[in-house]
Amino acid sequence: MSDIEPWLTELLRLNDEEEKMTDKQIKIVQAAVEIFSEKGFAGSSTSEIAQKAGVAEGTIFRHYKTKKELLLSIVAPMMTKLIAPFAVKDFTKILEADYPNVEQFLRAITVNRLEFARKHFPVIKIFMHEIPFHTELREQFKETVAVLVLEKAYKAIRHFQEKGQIIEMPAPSSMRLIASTIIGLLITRFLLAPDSEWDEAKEIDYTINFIMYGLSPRA
Amino acid sequence: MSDIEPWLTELLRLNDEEEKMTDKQIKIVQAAVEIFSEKGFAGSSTSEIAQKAGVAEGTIFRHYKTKKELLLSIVAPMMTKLIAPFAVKDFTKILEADYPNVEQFLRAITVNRLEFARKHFPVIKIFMHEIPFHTELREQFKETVAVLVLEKAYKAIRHFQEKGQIIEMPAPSSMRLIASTIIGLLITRFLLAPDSEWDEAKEIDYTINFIMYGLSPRA
Amino acid sequence: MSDIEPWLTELLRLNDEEEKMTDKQIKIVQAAVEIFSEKGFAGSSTSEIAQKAGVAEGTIFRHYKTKKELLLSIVAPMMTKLIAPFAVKDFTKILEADYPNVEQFLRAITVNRLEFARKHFPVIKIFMHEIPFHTELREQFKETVAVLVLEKAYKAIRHFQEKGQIIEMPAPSSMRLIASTIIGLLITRFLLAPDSEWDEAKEIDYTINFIMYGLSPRA
Amino acid sequence: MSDIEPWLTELLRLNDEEEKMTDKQIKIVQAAVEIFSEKGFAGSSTSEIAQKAGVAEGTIFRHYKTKKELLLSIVAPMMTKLIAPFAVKDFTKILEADYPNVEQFLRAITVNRLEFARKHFPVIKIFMHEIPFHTELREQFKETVAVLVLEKAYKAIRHFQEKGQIIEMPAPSSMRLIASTIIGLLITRFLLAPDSEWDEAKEIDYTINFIMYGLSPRA
DNA sequence: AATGAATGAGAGTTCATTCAT
DNA sequence: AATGAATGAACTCTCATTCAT
Repeated sequence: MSDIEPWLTELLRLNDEEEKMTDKQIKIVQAAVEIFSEKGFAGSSTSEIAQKAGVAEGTIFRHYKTKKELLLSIVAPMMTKLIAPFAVKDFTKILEADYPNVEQFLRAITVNRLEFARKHFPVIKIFMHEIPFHTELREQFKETVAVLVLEKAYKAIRHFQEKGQIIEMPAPSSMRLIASTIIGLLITRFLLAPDSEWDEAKEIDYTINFIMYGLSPRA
Repeated sequence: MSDIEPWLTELLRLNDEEEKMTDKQIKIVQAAVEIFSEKGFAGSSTSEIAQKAGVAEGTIFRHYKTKKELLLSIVAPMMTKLIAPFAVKDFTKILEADYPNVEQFLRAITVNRLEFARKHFPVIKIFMHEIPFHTELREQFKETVAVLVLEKAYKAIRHFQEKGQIIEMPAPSSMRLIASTIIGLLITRFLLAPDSEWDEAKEIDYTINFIMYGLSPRA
Repeated sequence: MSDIEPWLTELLRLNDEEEKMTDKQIKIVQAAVEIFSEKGFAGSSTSEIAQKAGVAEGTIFRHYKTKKELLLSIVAPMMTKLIAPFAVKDFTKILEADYPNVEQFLRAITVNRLEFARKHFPVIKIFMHEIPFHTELREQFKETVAVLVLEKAYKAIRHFQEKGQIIEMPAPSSMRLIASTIIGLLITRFLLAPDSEWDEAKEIDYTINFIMYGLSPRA
Repeated sequence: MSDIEPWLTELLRLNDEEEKMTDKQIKIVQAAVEIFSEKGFAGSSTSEIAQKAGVAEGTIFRHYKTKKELLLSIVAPMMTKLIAPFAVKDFTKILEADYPNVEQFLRAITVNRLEFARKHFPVIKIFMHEIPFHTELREQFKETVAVLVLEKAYKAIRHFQEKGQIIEMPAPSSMRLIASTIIGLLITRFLLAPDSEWDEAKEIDYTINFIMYGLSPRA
């Protein structure tokens, strides 16, 4: 694994379309992210957002027809970025070429998503809170993640199973175990203990090793 | 590990104090759980709750001074039950007597909390959604869980480390890995794939084995 | 003027019919007086009264059909007592017999109403605040005061005018000046400066002298 | 005393700052004054005010955060105007220059406050009814009236006592007698007998003479 | 593009009153 | 006589949204 993942970082630039936005619009989005993530969507008021953004109440509705549209404009692009690492065409080739073993692959994903979470934490928080309450979000998520990520992830898992690097087990179960562990790492880092001292390199090592041994083909 | 954990199941009966409640009050609580878990606290209206409960809106406020008090009356007792398995005095003794090895201990906890989640799923969902937005909830949670559960859990981890059954590693890190994996199981079962076919025994086995191998002392 | 006004004190006993009242009813009335006088009728709630009285909410309505009826049951009897000094039949005879001069008459009235106000201050306060908002109260007041008190008062004024003790002036105007001055004394004593030091005898003297000189036939 | 009191009338123009107000806001205030004075603050509903003002109920709360703020916005400025005649710096100079004798001074004050009451009667009524129930109002009133008016009034009283025009007596007592008589005049005119025939000039004469003789140095 | 006054539906909450116990 | 759970209308206040400027 190289230090920088060119194909990853490139993808992250997608949808960073805060161009074309007026000054005020950017401020609205920033304020909305802050307030939504602090109080939840339903618990936030557009007037509070307007105030924090320093714009008139009406201005919000000039750019977004409804409050919900504002939410979606924030959360939807994040989803695209979330799955970016998997949105590459020749996934198997990349596996073969760049990741001779599981560990390197897992480490790449982990480090990369850790950075992603660090950068987009508030939006991810909003997303996770709102997804149960908004059908569109859920649908969109299913379409992208289920179809794209899961498919690629299963492919990777089977790839490494075939190479005998990890134990034979239904891909969904392996996926669940790996994802739980990595997401648990992210949640611990950013939600539960955001301020505590934390030797990140060591915790990543623990995590990767845990998965590696947990999935190692039994003797 | 016996099939039934007497000291566990017993504790679970605690706080089931829905006695003294009027008929209507019970209906209010039931309706509130349903609606809160469906739309979130801020997204639910007391009038909707009243309607679903079949009572006048004023009746809600006869029993709960505010909407928030209603929320807390639902969520707070659940927290007590959540940590019940750890709220036992002679925890180490129980470890020694009932759980000669980690696997049995993990399996007991997993099965037990799986049942708990099955039973209290809607309230747990409410709890998880609201905890970021309500300081009181967060405080109460920290007081009970952090103090009680973590302490006991760390004790158990060190206990099994000393017996050489699991790898040496800071207890919080071990805890994170174990908890992530088990909670991942619960979330997959009840949130992500509630309707899908699911061979529970097998998934539990995968999960326990994953943890066991993941934490096994390296050769 | 004798120290005690027998015909006055006797009348004051009228309507002290707190007999027949149950224990709880008395407590209700006491609580109502306190709360009404503190927050006004419209600003007080029956539940607060019930609480302060130590009875159930329903109990109030067992004794008084409505909140307003409770108010009237408190205020109406006070009105009767208020005008008691004038509710005597042979008023002129009493004037002739007991009060050879204005000063004695004024002093008797002043001292007597001062005592009355001291005793019934909270109820008087309620009465004064509510009279503009309740037609019945106003009607009842007009009937008793206008018809009874004014008539008697004018008679007394004319009586002393004929005796040359006070200046010729339309009785209503004289009445206004006298009443203003005495009521001003009461308000100052009980409303504006209830806690301040106050040489009552001296203030009464000032007041009576002010009226006497103010109404003295001009040289 | 000249017919017009330039320094008085000028001051009365203060605070007539109904500029900057929207059309609707003015209507709200007008409706509020009417309804508050008719039913009292606690007895009035914002919906009724909105209806009478011909605006949506929400509009009230766009301009006034709470119902109480609406009340204060009506009553507070009136207090300033109420004490305007005394809010002049060189009060003693004015006394010397413009009022060679008490009578002229009293007449000026009386006539002026009579006009004030005529103009602001509904607001004064609201004020008098609400002052016992709102601490802020009471505090503000004490600060302005007690400090400003009383100080000036006592100064005037002592001024005329020194000139031998009125009897020696503690200033507060004199003040009480004068104020009672004048306020009695206002109340009679506007509250008790608003519709009756009333020879105002004559009643003012009676009143002034009553005070003059009542306070004349005894022979 | 931006404003902010205005809206009216609906929010949470209070309240006088009723009624079964 | 007394209770207190229940009611539903009314209350104050909030909110997303509209629209004239």
